[in-house]
Amino acid sequence: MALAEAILVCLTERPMSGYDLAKNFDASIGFFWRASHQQIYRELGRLREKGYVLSEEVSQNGKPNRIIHTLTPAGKKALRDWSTKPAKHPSLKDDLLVKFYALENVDLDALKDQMTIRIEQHQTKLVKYVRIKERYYDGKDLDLTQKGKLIVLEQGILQESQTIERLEDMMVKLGNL
Amino acid sequence: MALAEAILVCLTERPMSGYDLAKNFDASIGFFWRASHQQIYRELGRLREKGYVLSEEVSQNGKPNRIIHTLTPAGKKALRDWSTKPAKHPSLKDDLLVKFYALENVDLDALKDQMTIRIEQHQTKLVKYVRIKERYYDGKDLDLTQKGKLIVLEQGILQESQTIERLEDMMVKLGNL
DNA sequence: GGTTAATATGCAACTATTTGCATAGATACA
DNA sequence: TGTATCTATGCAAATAGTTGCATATTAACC
Repeated sequence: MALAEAILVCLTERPMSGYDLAKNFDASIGFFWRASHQQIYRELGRLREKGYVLSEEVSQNGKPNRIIHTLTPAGKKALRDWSTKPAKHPSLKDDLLVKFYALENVDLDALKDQMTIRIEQHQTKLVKYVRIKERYYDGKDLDLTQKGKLIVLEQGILQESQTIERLEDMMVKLGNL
Repeated sequence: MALAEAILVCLTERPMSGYDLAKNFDASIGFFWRASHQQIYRELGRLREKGYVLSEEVSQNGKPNRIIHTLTPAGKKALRDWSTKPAKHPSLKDDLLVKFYALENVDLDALKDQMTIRIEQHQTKLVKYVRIKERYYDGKDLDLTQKGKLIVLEQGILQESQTIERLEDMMVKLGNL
C-alpha cells in the first residue's frame, strides 16, 4: 500500500497534523493519490506504531489541540526502501468508459450530460495546476525536491489538456451517431 | 459499485460463463475496469440473487461444467437506470508520481528503472489496442454498440501514445537534473 | 513420464476504501 | 439569533479489492 508512503512523502516537507495532511491530499499530492481524513488518521496511527512518525500534541487556545507528526529516521529509511520497489501500474476504473461499451443499453442523453460534467472537472483541475505552477514555480530557483514536484505538475497540466481534447472528440463522435 | 454493471455490460453482448467474463476483464473491458476471477464469481452470485442474471449449468465432456449467465430483462433495466446516474471521476492512485514528490528521499536510479518499465507497459497496451482496431473494426460496417466500443478504443490508443510521450519527457528531465 | 498451461469454479482471510456518525469551540455572515 | 464554515480529531459499519488456497480434467511439450 502506498497511502502510508504518500503520507511519509508529505512529511518530508515539514511536520504536519492529520488535518494538514488531509488538506494536502485535497491539493498537491492528492492530484494522483486521493485519501479521506478518516483514512489518514487511521494510517497515522499505524505509522506511529511502526515508529515511522513521532506524534506530539500541541495545545492551542480556542481551537482543539493539534497532533503534529514528524518523520523519524526510521520513516525516512522506509521511504527510501519503498522507492526502490517496483511501482504498480495504476488501476483504471472508469464508469464513463464502461457506459460506452453498451451504447444500445444506455441512455445517450444522460451519457452526454456526464461527459460535459467530466470535461468541466478536468478543466477545473487544469486551471488549478496552471495557477500553482505560476505562483510557486515559474522564475524561481528550485532545489531537487521542488524540481521533482514541478516535473509532475507539468505532466499533470499536459495530461489534463490532452484528456479534455480527447473527451471533446468523444462528445463530437457521440453527437454524430 | 460498477463491477456489477461492468459484468452486465459484458453480458449484453452474449451469455457467458464466469471464466469467459474473467477473460473479457483481461482484454476488452478490462482496459478500463480490471477485476480478478474471484471478484467476478462473487459478484455473479449477487447478480443472480437480485435476478439480474440467469445462471444455467451446461455439462461438457472432459472439462468441468460451465455455468452460463444470461442477462435478464430486470438486469437490462438495472443497466439503463445505472447509465443515467452520474459517473464518478476515476480515482487516481499512482505510486510512480508519488515518488517524484520527494526526489531527495528516493533512489533515483531505481526510479528511472521503474519509468522504463512503465513506458514498456504502455507500449504493450498501445500495440494491443491498435491490433484490435485493425482486426475487428477497420473497414467494417458497425452497429451502435460496436461504434461505442470503437470510440473508446480510439481514445485508448490516443491516450496510450500521449502517455508514453509524457513519460519519456519526464525521463529526460530526470536525466538532466 | 513429468511439467506446464488452459479450462472452470469457488471459499476464506486479509487489506483498503467509502460512508455515516460524533464531538466541539471559533468565526463570519445575514 | 440562527446558520454555515473552518478547525481538529476519530470510531464503526459497510463495501470493495487482493492474496492465498483448493479442486479437477485435458492437451501440449520436452
